[in-house]
Amino acid sequence: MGDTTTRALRADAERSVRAILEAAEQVLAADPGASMEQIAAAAGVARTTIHRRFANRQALTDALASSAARQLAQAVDDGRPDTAPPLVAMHRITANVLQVKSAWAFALSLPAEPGSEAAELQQEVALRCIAVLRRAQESKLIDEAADLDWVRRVYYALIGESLHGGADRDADPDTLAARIIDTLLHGAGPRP
Amino acid sequence: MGDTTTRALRADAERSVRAILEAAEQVLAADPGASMEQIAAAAGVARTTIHRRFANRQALTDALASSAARQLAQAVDDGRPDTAPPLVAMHRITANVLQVKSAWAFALSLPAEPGSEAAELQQEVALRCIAVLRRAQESKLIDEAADLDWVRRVYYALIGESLHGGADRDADPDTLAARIIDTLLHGAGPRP
DNA sequence: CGAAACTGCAACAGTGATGATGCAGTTAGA
DNA sequence: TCTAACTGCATCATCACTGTTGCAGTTTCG
Repeated sequence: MGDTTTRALRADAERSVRAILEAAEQVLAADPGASMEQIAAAAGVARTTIHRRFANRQALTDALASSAARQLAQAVDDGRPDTAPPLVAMHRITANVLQVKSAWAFALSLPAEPGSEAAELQQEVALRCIAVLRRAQESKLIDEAADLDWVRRVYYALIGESLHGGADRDADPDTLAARIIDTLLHGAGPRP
Repeated sequence: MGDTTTRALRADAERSVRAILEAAEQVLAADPGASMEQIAAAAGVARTTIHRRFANRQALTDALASSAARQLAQAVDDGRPDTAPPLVAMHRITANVLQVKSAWAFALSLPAEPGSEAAELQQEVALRCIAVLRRAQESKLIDEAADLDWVRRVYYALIGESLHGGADRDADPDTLAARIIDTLLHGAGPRP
């Protein structure tokens, strides 16, 4: 992981860290300026315990971003981006990412510090994403003249919008994923 | 405006208020947790002057949100959403909105307080937006089975994504608008 | 079992933001 | 021109958050 200089934590300490990270996600999503006190309360932990594990607020949010980025990268990998048929991969990846992003919306909205683990993972995810899109392009699913970087950004935006959801807040990830892929490939125009 | 109980400000006071709002946009966009002091410095004004005009940080951000929402509504109106041909209206509105949104990105990202002027304006804008989309639908530009609310959300997302722009940060609004409309209507799939 | 790690609690000092006020000097506008 | 409005500056009290430390009690793990 990020820090190889500190030795392994005891089992209960590990549990505390996870509880803190999950509480931070919840609390900071509702109020990005919330105090450590509020986070500690939500985690069922004393404020001093947080400070023992994370020197700064910065250190906490960094860890939060890394943790979430790792889960996101895992979600993409689980979709077999290199081997599954492009359409299948896109669907699976989208559904997986939707779940991770809805659980770690705040952490993934954090601006990745240049050079951080989170930044590297985000970069890796972006590359895998473009790779899938290229395979889709080669399969004639995407126009050969399309700018894949723009397509990727649109894809990200569609995922983000799906999570702001009004009526479909609690909809099935597969249903949402299907709509995202359909919109990405065909837009809103009339069907042939 | 929002407050009809206070009498009109003197010309220089009005100027100060505008400077403060513009500075707040700039500073808070870079750091949402910035202090009043920083905003005052950016506005070329003493911190006490801000407190004389805006009791709270809340009051300041409310005014900021209202001001920006008014400009956004104006940008939509300027596109003649009810009279111009749908495709022309969409293009003009998009280009106008892109400019307003890039200048007031933070203010427009503020969660609108229920019942506030900003909330009402955002609602009005959304309705006008859907009205234009319906006209486009009647002109066969949008599939008759399309969910216009989803289309509107996608449209918003595309605008937002265009402003995060990497390479096209300084691109011509008309160029960006054209790409947005094209993507909205046709997606990334192969062209006939 | 027993040492080391971990935690809660209480207390502490330091920091910085907030909001208010009085006063003196400047500016707008009738 | 003359008054009322406006502003900068200095000052003040208050308050919340931060980060640290010591200690006593609990839990993990070899």
